[in-house]
Amino acid sequence: MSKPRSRRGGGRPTLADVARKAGVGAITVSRALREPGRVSEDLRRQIQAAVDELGYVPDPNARALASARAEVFGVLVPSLTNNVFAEVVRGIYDSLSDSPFRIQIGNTHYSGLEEERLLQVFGSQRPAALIVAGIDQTPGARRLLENAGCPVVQVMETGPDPVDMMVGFSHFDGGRTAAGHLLQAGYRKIGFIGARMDPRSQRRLAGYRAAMEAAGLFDPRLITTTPVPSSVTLGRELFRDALAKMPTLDGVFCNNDDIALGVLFECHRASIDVPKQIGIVGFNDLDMMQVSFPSITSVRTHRYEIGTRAVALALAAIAGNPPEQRIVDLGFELMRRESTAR
Amino acid sequence: MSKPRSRRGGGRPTLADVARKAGVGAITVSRALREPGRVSEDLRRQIQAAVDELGYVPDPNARALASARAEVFGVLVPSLTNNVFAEVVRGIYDSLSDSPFRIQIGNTHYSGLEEERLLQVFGSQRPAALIVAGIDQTPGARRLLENAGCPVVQVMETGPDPVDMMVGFSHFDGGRTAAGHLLQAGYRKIGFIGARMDPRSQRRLAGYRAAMEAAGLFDPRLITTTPVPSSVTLGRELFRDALAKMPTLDGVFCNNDDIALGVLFECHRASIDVPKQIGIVGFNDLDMMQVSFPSITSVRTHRYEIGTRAVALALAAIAGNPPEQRIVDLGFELMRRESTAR
DNA sequence: TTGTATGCGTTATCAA
DNA sequence: TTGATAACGCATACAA
Repeated sequence: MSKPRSRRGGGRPTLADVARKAGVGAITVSRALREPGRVSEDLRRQIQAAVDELGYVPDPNARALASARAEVFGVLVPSLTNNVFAEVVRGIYDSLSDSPFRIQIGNTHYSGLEEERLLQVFGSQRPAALIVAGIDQTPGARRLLENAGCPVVQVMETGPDPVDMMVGFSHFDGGRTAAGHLLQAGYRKIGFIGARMDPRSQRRLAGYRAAMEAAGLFDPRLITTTPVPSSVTLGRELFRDALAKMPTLDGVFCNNDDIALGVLFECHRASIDVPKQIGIVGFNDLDMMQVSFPSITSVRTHRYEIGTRAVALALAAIAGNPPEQRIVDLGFELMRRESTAR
Repeated sequence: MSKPRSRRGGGRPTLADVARKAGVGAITVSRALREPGRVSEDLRRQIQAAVDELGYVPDPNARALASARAEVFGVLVPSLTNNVFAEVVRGIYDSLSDSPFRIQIGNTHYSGLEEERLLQVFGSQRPAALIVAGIDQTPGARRLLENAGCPVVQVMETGPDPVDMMVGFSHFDGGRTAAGHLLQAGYRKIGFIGARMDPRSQRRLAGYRAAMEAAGLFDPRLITTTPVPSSVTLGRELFRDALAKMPTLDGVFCNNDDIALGVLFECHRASIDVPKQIGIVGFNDLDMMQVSFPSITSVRTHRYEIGTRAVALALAAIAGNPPEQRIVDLGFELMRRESTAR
């Protein structure tokens, strides 16, 4: 003759059930779970026992509705399979695994419009924080971020005008450093090979160009790019194009490591000696760069750490301690290897 | 002298606001948004106008609370950076991008306990569907899946006893096919090199072993494995170990393509001719397998499609049309290339 | 086809 | 330190 359960509901224990069993008010249970310090030792223990016995798990939806804030980190990246973003996301996950925060990822497919749409969707949940890749949001997306009412971290790049906070590095400097290294190693006809050409790639290209111009060696015919998504296969093809266009090429700065690997394989196939005839530099420094034969010089970026730092900044802001330094530049590191050692 | 807004709330327009503006009941607005067919043409237009004017966006939390079902797909994978799972996840995202469903990914780090914990967390949201990688759930995890009260799809593998539905292929057959191909190509001392050695790797190994035993060529010393996460670097090291242990090795079936690439690079470095001295077969067929020099034979798996099919199954079940065939075997395809063509 | 009353499980407010 | 009460924004059940 137990009192009839409410007609809806999945029969899962609720806060009220726990409260009844522990002989306290519902709100006290709620507090015991969220701010244990504000509940007396005794009650806390009774409540914990009741929670364990009933197997109570808070309903995040009810919690979000009542508190007008969901314990969710919204994360927007342009690609799920690009290792670069996957590493950032992994850093975010690892940093949040012991927190109550859930993570919601959105795939923008490198589209500003899609980013805007997802921001709209994410915003409707009143997330605890928003982490977005890049600094080139559309005006609409930027407005949504500014009005999100939560900490916002732009990642992957640094720039002059953060919505709120930023963690990344200068892609322009990265590109300039890569080209500068090839120059220093004695290469002269240094090409730029790039796929996808998103804003970050464009800035790396700009850095390359700056270095080449400073050396008085810039030539637009040295540049070979395509908006097509990057792949090892594409790297090979673009390199062939570049060589056809400019047979005297003696070095290439590749937009990323996939392209660089494609170039290396084509050199093998065409019996082009690396680094004697052609020097190769990649970008990001994936694991395989150090193992390939010859090993490939690359610009190491700190993707995983970008994720962890972004979370740290957001968490601090949520806790009411917004960081002094709103822009965190994690830099990069040139890894010199056999592919440019002639 | 507008009536005082409720004391909480973020000031965002609600269903009631839209209803007032459109001059209808709140429930009618709710219906117009979810089941437009059940609302008269006229009202629908008025309501749409009010929605647009107010910029109303439904609150998913309130919706979930009221309907006891969140429009969320829970997805559990063992790794975020492993391209194999990233592709599956991408397929899931693309299939759900035009639906109201959100996606929540959990990273189990190849841990059954972590999987169980995440299932607990995910379950508390009453998700619309659950997609989990693998078929080796712990008893606890399995119970949680069975009691989730929503469609469940196990992906990556097929097996005899689905919790609900399955999409994948036989890793045992994949391993046997790979080894069989090397055998057929005339290789005899065929090694198995594997890292991570999760349940799927184990089954590929079992398939390899079956093929070798059938040929009367099995020798435990041919096997070189490690629980360490896979990488190209590791592939190189394991291959060296394998060679040291068994100098007469003339072929290797690699657990995955990263390992295979590491093996290839080591062959280059040690001037071992591929495919003459050593035949190489990888697994998954990443893009780079077809570009490398020599190109590498690999077992192509349909990761992206696994994701899309899993969503299709779940969506059908949600719509009340559970599929006849609860187990979908997408198979695999052996891609013969230069690395085994002697 | 449309509306009314009520409940979903939790937290904010305010009082004790 | 604890509790009663009233939201939070929406959907279900049922009636009209």
